[in-house]
Amino acid sequence: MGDCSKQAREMLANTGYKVTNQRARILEILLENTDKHMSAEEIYEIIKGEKGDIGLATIYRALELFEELDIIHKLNFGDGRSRYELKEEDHHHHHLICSKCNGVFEVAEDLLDQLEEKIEKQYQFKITGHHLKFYGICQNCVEG
Amino acid sequence: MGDCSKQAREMLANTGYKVTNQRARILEILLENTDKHMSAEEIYEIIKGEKGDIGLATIYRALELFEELDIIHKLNFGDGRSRYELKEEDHHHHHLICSKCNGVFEVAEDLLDQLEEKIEKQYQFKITGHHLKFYGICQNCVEG
DNA sequence: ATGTTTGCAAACCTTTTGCAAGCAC
DNA sequence: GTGCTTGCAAAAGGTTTGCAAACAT
Repeated sequence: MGDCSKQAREMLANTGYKVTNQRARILEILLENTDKHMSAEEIYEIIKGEKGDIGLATIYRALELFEELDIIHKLNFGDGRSRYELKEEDHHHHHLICSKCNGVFEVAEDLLDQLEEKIEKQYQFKITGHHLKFYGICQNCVEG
Repeated sequence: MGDCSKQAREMLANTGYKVTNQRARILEILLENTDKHMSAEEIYEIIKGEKGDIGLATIYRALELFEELDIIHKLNFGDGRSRYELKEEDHHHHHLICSKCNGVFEVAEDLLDQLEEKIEKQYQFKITGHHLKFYGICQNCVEG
């Protein structure tokens, strides 16, 4: 986990945008929760009650900025709210979404390279990214 | 395209749910637009001005029903509204989404079978479906 | 006749926006 | 000091809900 606060401030300093406490705290939370897919509301709930409150609008604006800066990814799991995850280089993965418990699990590997090549040629479409989600039943729910 | 109206009524009759003019008309529109990905609003706009108006709420309720009946798929292209497409058996495909014009194109083939098998074994996750979206720039927009 | 379905309007929920006050540089 | 950033509250936009009237069976 390490010193996420420091790491967050450094990342922001490199962007040229102002390093505000709010932005740093929001990014810090994302760094502390790389294993989750946080929504704006969830981040808000964590911050709520801390000394320096942050408005929900500010969180949305920060997340929008982080997305532009290519620091995070906006995800949609169909639950009516956007979720965000840090964009880690060389760590492409996909999501397994359980239809019973709605849990989200990650698949470490990315095996779409050949498929992308084929599509680029065949459809004349310059691919820059992809989202792959698998739906099904997770181990726990199968057993239950 | 054929007689979509008749087809729609037959499909509904087979479900046990009541065949109302509203449901039939909504399904008819979906059958007439298999090449598009319609939103509730778009369906509403088509119906608006016809003799029998349909409330937007009714459209949402019909789409929800059709989804439960496994007649349609709910899709999310990240444009802030849900989109729907008929679920055609033996016609798996993926979507190419252009970042410039926001157009959505379809990739006919489904080459994820091997990948799914591997994931099922490795992650003990019973896969029932998937969504694969590629982002990039379409032919038109590259040329422009 | 009866329970289902509809339309309307209001409610809901997430996200965005306007603007004056506050802060980083 | 200056312009970017924040917080608040209000607005926006898509979707859902309650309820009385209308409809399919």
